[in-house]
Amino acid sequence: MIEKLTMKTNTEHCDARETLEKTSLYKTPQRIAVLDTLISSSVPLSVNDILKKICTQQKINKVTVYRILTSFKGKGIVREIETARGISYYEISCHHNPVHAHFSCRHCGMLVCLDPLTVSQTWEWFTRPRNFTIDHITITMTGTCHQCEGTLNCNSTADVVNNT
Amino acid sequence: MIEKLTMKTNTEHCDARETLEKTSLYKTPQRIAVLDTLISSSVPLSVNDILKKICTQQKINKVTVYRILTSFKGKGIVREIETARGISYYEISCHHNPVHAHFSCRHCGMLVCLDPLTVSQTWEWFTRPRNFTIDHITITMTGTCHQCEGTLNCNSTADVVNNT
DNA sequence: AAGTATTTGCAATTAAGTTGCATTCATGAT
DNA sequence: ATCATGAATGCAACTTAATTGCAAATACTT
Ligand SMILES: [Mn+2]
Ligand SMILES: [Mn+2]
Ligand SMILES: [Zn+2]
Ligand SMILES: [Zn+2]
Repeated sequence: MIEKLTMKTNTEHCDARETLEKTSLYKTPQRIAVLDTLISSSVPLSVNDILKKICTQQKINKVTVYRILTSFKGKGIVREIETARGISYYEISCHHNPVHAHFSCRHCGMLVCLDPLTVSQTWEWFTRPRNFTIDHITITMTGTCHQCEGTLNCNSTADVVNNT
Repeated sequence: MIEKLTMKTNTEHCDARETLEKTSLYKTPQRIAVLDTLISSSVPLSVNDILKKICTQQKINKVTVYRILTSFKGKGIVREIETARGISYYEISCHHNPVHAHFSCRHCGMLVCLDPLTVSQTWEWFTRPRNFTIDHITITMTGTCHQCEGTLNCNSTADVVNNT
């Protein structure tokens, strides 16, 4: 009856070059490097994480990584996870990896993916005392409010939609 | 059968001075001002929001507001809500105001409180297409990981616990 | 009223993320 | 293969939320 919320482990992966072709993004060495880094990572990565991993092999600029991640987000290739420390982490958003919850340590910043929530698991989380030392749960839905919908320039269609 | 997720509206309020006495915090004009501001607000406020509201009546420093909010968080008087724009918002955490989800507009930053989720409402959110333009749902649980629990100095007991 | 621990204010700092602009580069056409 | 062109990159400067150190002010205890 009591289902445990387990940690998520990816087994299958997508191909970086293939993904870039499908989304009609220029196949630059930087984009391939960022995408390969995310694909081969078992945990979501921050911009600094990505920079450190890539810098051992090729030169890449911090701003470029930010811009690449923004374009990937727009195409739905990656998801952004905002943590309690104000740092964004990024993870692949393919059919192998549906939306799920995360646990983030407020001391070391460590971030782990949790398996997608079922209704009964959600129930567990909201009613039962946990044996983990979680002291804060954030559920935030982001989007466009009614007021802004009217004011908005009619050019933004690509950068909205990110629920795999 | 289909329950709608409605907006939360507070009616009852707690007393600022009383709250400070109960939590054995020095009753300074600054603390009273910050607490009064949060108590009388129907929406969560950022540090800048709080500063602007208070500055019309008394002088207060930005750093002081940050430190006051940190102490309030430690005592469980307020909750912090991190938004997709990297700005924290704060709301009263008393028995009149249990933990709930939030909606945040990624364009204007507007933040509204939503009524606490029931199981069927959670089910709605995760399975059904919404008629609101939400493009991102963040669920993050923050706390202390197993590794850090060991490394942690045995002095921090006050600043953990924040689930009303 | 005096002593003391706490809090406040100010200035300087940190760090994530953004912007403008010149240079380089990937792609498709010749 | 070469060229033209729009797109991507790199660099420097900037923005802004949040933090830190320290001296001055202040709330509480006796
Ligand atoms: Mn994840
Ligand atoms: Mn709220
Ligand atoms: Zn940790
Ligand atoms: Zn808005």
